[in-house]
Amino acid sequence: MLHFIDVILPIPVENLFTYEITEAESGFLKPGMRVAVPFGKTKVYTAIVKNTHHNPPTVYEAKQIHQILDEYPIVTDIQLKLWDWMANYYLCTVGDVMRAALPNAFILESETLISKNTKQIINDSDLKDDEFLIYEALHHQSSLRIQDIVDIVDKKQVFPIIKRLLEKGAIIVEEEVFEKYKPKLVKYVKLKEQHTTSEGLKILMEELSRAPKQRDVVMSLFQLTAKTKKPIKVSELAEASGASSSIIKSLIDKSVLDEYFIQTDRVSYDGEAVEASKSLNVAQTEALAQIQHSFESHQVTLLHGVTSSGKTEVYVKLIEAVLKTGKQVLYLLPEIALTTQLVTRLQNYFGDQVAVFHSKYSAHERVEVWNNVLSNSEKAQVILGARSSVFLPFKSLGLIIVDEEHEQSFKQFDPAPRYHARDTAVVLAHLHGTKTVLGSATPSLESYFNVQQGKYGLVEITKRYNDVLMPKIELVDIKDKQKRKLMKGHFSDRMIEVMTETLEEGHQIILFQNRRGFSPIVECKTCGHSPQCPNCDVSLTYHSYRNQLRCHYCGYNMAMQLKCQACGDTALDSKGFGTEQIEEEVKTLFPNYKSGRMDLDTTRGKYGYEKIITAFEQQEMDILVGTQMLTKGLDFRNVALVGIMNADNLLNFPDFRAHERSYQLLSQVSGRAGRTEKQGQVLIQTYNPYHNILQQVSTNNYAAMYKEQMDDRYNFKYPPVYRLIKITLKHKDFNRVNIASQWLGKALRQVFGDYVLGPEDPPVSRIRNLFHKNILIKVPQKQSLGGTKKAIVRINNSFNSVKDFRSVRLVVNVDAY
DNA sequence: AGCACGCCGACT
DNA sequence: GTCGGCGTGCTC
Repeated sequence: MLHFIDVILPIPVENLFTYEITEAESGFLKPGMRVAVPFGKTKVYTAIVKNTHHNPPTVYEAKQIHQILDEYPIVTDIQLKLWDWMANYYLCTVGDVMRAALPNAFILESETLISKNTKQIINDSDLKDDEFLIYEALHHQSSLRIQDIVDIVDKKQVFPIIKRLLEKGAIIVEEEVFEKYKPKLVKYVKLKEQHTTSEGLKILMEELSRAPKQRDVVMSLFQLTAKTKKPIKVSELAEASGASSSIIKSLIDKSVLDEYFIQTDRVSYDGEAVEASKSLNVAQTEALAQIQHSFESHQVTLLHGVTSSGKTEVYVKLIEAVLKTGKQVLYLLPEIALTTQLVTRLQNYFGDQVAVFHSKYSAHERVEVWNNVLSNSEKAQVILGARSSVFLPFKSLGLIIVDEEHEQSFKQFDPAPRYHARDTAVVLAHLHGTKTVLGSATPSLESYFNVQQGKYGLVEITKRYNDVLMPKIELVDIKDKQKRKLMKGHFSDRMIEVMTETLEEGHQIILFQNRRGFSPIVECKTCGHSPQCPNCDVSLTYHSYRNQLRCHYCGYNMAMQLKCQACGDTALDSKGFGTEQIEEEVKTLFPNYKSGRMDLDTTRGKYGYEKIITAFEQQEMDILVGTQMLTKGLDFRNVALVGIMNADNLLNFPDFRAHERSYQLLSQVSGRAGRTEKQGQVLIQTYNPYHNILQQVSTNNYAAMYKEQMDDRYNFKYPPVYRLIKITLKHKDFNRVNIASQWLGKALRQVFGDYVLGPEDPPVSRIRNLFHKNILIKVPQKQSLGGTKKAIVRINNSFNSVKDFRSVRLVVNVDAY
């Protein structure tokens, strides 16, 4: 009997691929194991086994696999099911999901290596210039990678050259597969066996009597071993004895010491749980009981607790209960909220049972977390992670918590799979037969809607922890202030007044400036020209910290211009105001206080973000100016005032969720004020103080906001009442996207009628030299999602069979909000 | 996604 | 006339 496997390849192709295996391999291979397989003419890929079977393919001959890479499955059955769900729901291939799910180090790819053919002697004169260059390089280096060759000959197309060299017999080409993950080994030392007895040690000491430093090292090691009874790291010994590593090395060379290696984790927290979980107040206890009660009837429960109501403590109690049953907990957070603040807090409760997982981890660190989760290790009982941690190989999940569930950063936009981690988490919990808790002070409309529909349970906490009062929110009409000439730059007299008071009381201030749509743009005062990005349809924005003009979409940058590019005039004006400008103004208004700034520019680098937060926490700064980043679950004790510089650019953003988002953002920023005894204060500067959203924010009236917004969503057929699927077309030729999008719009309208919107130009219609067009499809709740997707797939297929359209990139984004 | 194959313009 | 550019199609 013949044996075959179907495998998933990490590439965006629709089908599974079938390979032939031997009987022995068939007995060994299980779904979820990795195999290396030849693919196409040259490449070797890492694939995941989906299933084994005995049905030979009919229209082609299956290739044999190259190699088995695992001894046991590294992907669980539940994960394979989740991958299928994601591919199906978000309209992408399982390969796309695999790419996103597996740590990069698990996906080995073959690399083409070129080396000299020593069996044949080549006359240099037989070679052309670039051929000779490569051949020459091989005299110095035994093998070259494709990239090396590209660098050597400085050409894009190097395959023809390689082919010619191969034909002349000058080189050999081979595919090499590298294991990318290497366990980290730490060097340990111990005394040689014969020196461990007291007699042996005595002899050794005499031998070393003329090398006092070495003797000290041996003494230190002896003491350490006696004291800890644990293996001793070289680094520990060096520190304890004060000796350099070269002294230790010479002892190893003399065979006095033995060195050996132990595999260690790169990511481990070796602290103990130092704190017992706090006892809950009445409101929290009540909430906890309600959540547990809600679990009996609902898969998902929404915890709606006002800012600073102590939701985390409630989660901690839930986690404790699950850990007692021996199951794992997944705690999802927006990337940016994964600061040391919360991590430390949880580690204090759960010690080394907490594992953290996020995008700043290196490939190796991710593999380690993956393995720990897979083996249900003690170190991975509570997984604290961002979006991508829904992909971890949980063995027995007992609870998923999605904190700040309204955060849009849970949705991945690019590349595929364009998944929403909150919604994926709900499915994941379901596959594990367990529950999900969604938490937020400002729930998303869709989650609250699910509550209203009876799908989710609801638990509310309406009081802040320790009975701290909700901040006092005041709206400042800057239109009126401008009329009466009471504005200093972007600051109203009222804002300055309250800031002065706050600073004099010794409290800190947060100033919030939304960057979106309000970046500083350079404009010529004479002709009105402003520098544009050559690749995208946007103006460049000014960044004073490097005196540069930059594009936010493609990263293009150029030095700040001294003269207008169009008319040559030197009267250039930087318009708009970003955080930089606000900070400048703060410095002139309050020269005696220290200010800081937190935005994309200042938080670059691995610890940039932490540094600023710590500095502010330790009150090295009095005033912090920042963007959205400030809203994400940060807890600053001493902040008594939050100032919002301009609420209007939020409200006027052209998106159907602009109002909902404004409410969430403003409420969240406001929540940073007065988290201890003193009631905090919030000043919102606006041209529109009577705007409903601002009124609702200032009275903390979520219910009113929900009702009003939902009315709009019903009327205009938007989510959560209707589902939304966005199709983006991209191409470098403007006319072609135009025609293609017209065609696609028409084809879709034949099936979905008026539920198709567009094609429309997005706000930025050219990005990285590609023209964009959008088409939106609204899917009524009662319409089957499966059928809708099938229709879309079918239409996309016929789209792709039109020759002229094939080169147009289609991006399908399900729940594109 | 790669990568080979195949068709067209810019140069020896 | 060839070299190197990019569009097209296939991968078990």
